[in-house]
Formats: sequence, structure tokens, C-alpha cells
Amino acid sequence: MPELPEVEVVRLGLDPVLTDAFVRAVEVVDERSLKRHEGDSADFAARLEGAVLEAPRRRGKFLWAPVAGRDEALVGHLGMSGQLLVRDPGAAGDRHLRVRLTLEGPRGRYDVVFVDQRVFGSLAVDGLVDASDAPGERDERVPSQVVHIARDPLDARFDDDAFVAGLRRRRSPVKSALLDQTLVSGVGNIYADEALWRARLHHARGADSLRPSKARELLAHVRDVFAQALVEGGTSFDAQYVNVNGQAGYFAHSLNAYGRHGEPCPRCGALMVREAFQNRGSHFCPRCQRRR
DNA sequence: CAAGCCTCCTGCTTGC
DNA sequence: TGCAAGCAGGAGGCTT
Repeated sequence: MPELPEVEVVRLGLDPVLTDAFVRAVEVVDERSLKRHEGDSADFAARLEGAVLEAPRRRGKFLWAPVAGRDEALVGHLGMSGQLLVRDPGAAGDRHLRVRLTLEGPRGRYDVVFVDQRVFGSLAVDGLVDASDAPGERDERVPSQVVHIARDPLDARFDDDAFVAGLRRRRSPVKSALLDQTLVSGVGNIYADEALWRARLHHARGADSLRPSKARELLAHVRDVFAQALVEGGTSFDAQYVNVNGQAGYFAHSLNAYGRHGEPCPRCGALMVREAFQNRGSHFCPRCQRRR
């Protein structure tokens, strides 16, 4: 499931293809993939055709490429199963192709296709609005549908103190707080379980019961696991997540908690457990992640 | 107003 | 063997 490291791998792959690229054609194969676009597919295409795109940005799991000279951007979210792939022009064979962009850029002619099995992801053209949160800050504009998303821990302007304070104000399980994109963005079910395992925290532990030092430690683990996953190209299961060239990342081999139920804890050897938690699965070690 | 549940969706896995 | 229920989960809307 694409979380921050996977989305960042996609952004890095799109950068040379999208930056300064002219949009020659837009083909919407499945309108459901535009559910976050305000107009219809004709409007979506009209706003992009003839436009020039700027370098792709990311906040949390949202990606966008500003349209040069306009106050709007092409926005993408991969949802559960979305992929943005770079293909040769006119290439066929993508089973769940939803949208195709035909581009002409400094690096050549490419199609960027949006492929999405489960249709939880989406593309849109959305207005850019000011999101500066520091005095004197300039050019901090994000799509309107991203305004409520918090900065992610790899953002240079992420405020560690505000995160620690915000986390400890929550009267919810600590995992719920980690998954709340308005507190910290980019964390999904996999990396939440990994960070909690590294911090030896039980997912249901009350966020407000964490000492500031523990909250800070948890944030450091989120950063570490993100950074390591990014280096390893992200986490891939069954080719569900891939980079823009269709290649799988190999961080799945480095997971310590997620999907490891029934196996020994890599730290203490106790059998890992999977437990239903808020409509998802939580994977943890019952010995070194005590609820207290 | 925060917290948590439900829904969107498809394909693979499980169970009868 | 075949079919259907179960399961996976990001995000936003809705309820409590």
C-alpha cells in the first residue's frame, strides 16, 4: 500500500518526465479515477491539454505537478493500488489503465499512465492555495485538497515540538494518531506497525500516556523507517506497488512487524501477533510491545 | 469537537 | 470443483 516512501519513489521517477513537459493529449479511460476532480473528464482534459507542467511535489501521500503560469496543479493520490507509470507513447497492455497523459518534454516523448486496480486513488486538476505556516515564507502553495494534510516527517519544515505536543493531546490509541494525516502525514498501516515495533509501543496505548521523550523517540523511528524504505525502493507486495518503470521495491524483506504474525519477533523471539484494530490489522510482538 | 465507524473498490484467498 | 463470503486498506464523510 503506497505510503510516504513509495510515493516519494514515484515522485523521483516522475520528476525528469514531468518537469517542463508539454501535455499533448489526455485520455480518461475510467471517470471514477477523477472523483477528486471537480469538473467532468472533458474539463479535466481541457485544463491539461496544451499546458506545461512543473517539477512534481509531494506532501505525505499526495503528489502534484503545478501547471506553469496558472494557479492550479495536476494532483494525484495512489490510494490503495494506484500506480503512475512511464510508458513509451501509445503502449498498451496495462490491465487497469484509468488515465493516460501523452507528454512531450525535454527528456523526450512519454506517456504517463495512471493504473489503479481498486480505484481508491485519483487524479485531479485542483487550484493551488497559499499554505505558508511560517512568517516570511514564500511560494508554499499546495492544492486545495491538500491544505488539511499535515507536513510529513521528511519535510524540512516539519515541527517536531508541535507533533510531540499534538500527539500527547490525543485521547486515542497512539496508532490512530500516527495514521491521522492531519497530525503527521505519510504514515499508513505498514509503517505505523513498523515504527511502533521499533519504539516497543503497543498500538492501542493511549497517545496521551506517552512521555515527551517517548513521543520524540517514536517520531525518530518513523523517520528512520521511512528513510530506510526509501533507500530500498519502497515496500512491494505482489507487484501492487511499483516505481514508474514497473519495478518492485525490496523493503518488504526488511519488515520486522507487518505481515510477520506467527513468526518469531526479530528482537526477542516471541511469536508475533496480528490483531484486528479499527478495521485494519495490527502486527506486533506481545512480549516487547506491552500495552501496560 | 474529537474519535471512531462506514463506505468506496477489485481481486485474491478461504471455506463450505 | 464452484461459488460466495471474507479480507486488504487511504481518506473522507458521517455519527456519536
